[in-house]
Amino acid sequence: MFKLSKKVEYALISISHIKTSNIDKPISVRQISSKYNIPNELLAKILQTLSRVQILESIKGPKGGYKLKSTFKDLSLVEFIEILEGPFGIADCMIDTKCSQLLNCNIINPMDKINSKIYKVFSDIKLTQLT
Amino acid sequence: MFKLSKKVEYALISISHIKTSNIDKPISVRQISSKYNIPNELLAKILQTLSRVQILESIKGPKGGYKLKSTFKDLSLVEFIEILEGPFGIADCMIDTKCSQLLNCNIINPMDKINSKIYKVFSDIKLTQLT
DNA sequence: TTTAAATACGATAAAAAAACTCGTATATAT
DNA sequence: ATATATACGAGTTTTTTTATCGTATTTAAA
Repeated sequence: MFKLSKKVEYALISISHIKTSNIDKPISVRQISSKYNIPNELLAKILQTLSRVQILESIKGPKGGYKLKSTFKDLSLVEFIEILEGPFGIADCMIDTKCSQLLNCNIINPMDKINSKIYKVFSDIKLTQLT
Repeated sequence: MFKLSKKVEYALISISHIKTSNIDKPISVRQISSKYNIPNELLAKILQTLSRVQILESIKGPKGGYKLKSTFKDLSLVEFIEILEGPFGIADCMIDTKCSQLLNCNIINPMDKINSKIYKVFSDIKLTQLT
């Protein structure tokens, strides 16, 4: 409960790694997956997602791999999380209003406040600080 | 990802409900489970846990149920969560140091800072504020 | 121009965690 | 006695998360 997913962890590790590497050479999935002990195919899909949303640039073929795009600098952690995991919320009712408690819920107001606080923590953190 | 568990939700709903009820009459599991549409057996186990740690007082037999004990007033949300879910941490390595990244991890420092911030949010919130 | 190394991506499988159920025991008010 | 409660370990089902597979495409370099 209340864990960051491996997707997010692996993505942060990758961005951090690429950031501290030679800016001219693309970094392949295998370089990262073997260094950090991450399943290769899984990491591949994660970096494909980041490429699709323009956080990474992909270079195909031998000597190919990924480079960081400057857009990553503008991102907050919550935006990054939502790219990988979808809408953020500490309870389902914060996201899609479906709830078996319905009108009877006696904790929705405090839950909403907690949600806002956690959301703020994650939106105040920028990706550049983490990597 | 990053959801509060149903256990915690159901527990908060229950405490809130008992708090706003007649202080003299014990509230049974069934009263709560039927009002808030919570599986009865599941809620029973949760309230048993809260009783074991002295947050609730249990009264057995017909007309029995649970009453709130004054100890609940001292609890922070993070303490409450840890009673129900075990040690808090946004990644496994914040809890038990087992990690397949081992010495190579390049994000442990920022992760640790995020963990502290989230932890602080939850420890600054008191149970009495939520219910 | 063939080959090998890379990304792209949908589909599926396996593992883990969360949510829920069941059976049996014990206590107690009526 | 009986019915209504809590107590609790074990087990099951469902959902979510994590990981794998198969096939296609791109492209640098031999």
